[in-house]
Amino acid sequence: MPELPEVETVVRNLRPVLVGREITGFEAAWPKVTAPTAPATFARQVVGRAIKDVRRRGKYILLDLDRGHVHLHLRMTGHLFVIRPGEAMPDQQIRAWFGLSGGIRLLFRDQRKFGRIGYLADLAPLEARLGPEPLAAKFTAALLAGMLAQRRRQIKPLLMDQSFIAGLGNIYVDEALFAAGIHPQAEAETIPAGKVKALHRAIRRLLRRAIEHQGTTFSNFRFGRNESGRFRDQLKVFGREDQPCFVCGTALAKTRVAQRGTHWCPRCQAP
DNA sequence: CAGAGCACCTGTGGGC
DNA sequence: TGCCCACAGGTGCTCT
Repeated sequence: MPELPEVETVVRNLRPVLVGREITGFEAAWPKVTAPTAPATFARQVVGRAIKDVRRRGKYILLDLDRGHVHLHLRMTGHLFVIRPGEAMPDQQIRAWFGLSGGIRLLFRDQRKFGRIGYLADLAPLEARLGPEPLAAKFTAALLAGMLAQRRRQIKPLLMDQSFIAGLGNIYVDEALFAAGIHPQAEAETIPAGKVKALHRAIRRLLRRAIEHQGTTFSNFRFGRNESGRFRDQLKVFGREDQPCFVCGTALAKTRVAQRGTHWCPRCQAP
């Protein structure tokens, strides 16, 4: 479900509410939510700690504590939101919750149970598995061109690989490849320089605009008090199979690339 | 290194 | 109507 813009939206929503609070408790209704660590072990690591900052790295939500860090990953259907003192647990699917000072609770709802919560004293092992932030100043067109050189992988699965670039997922990769006129199965190193430049521009523009629109809600992305993102109206190919391409009018295609549903224009993104 | 297949889970929608 | 299958915005593992 959530890619970089959706995770960023969640973080911006939670930061003002969480920063400065102390973690007073942790409960897991679904024990694997903290896998491979047992919930009781995780609770011992974080209870009593203060939240100094809330931020995003790739698709991870990080709570920087006065000692160590909590990392949360929403995977496909995770939601993270706060309820006020005395407010009842909303429904089923609450896999875990944190008690916080002031009587508020931070709830983790997750239909498919893929989401994970963990603790790291040091973030180095997480950093080691993540590529650059696509919105960072350091992520230049020249850097991307260098990263693509000598890579013979298909461009779509390469862009979705979090150790290559952190934060892109199925929606924004399909949208970026369309914007740049690149076939999703193009071999990375063969993409002409002009299109690499267009891809770089498209990735950054799409992510920025999606964040402004508070992400894309398809079926179940929600943040805050059950709010949905508005970027869905801006999508050019994702979820538009069989409909006319906005640029050339050709019927958009949906195929499988690396086991993922892939939306593209057979004409604008001809092989 | 690259790619396929499958595992992890639950729910929904389409086709028959 | 009801059943079954495919599919879902993610990731990690094994195997070739």
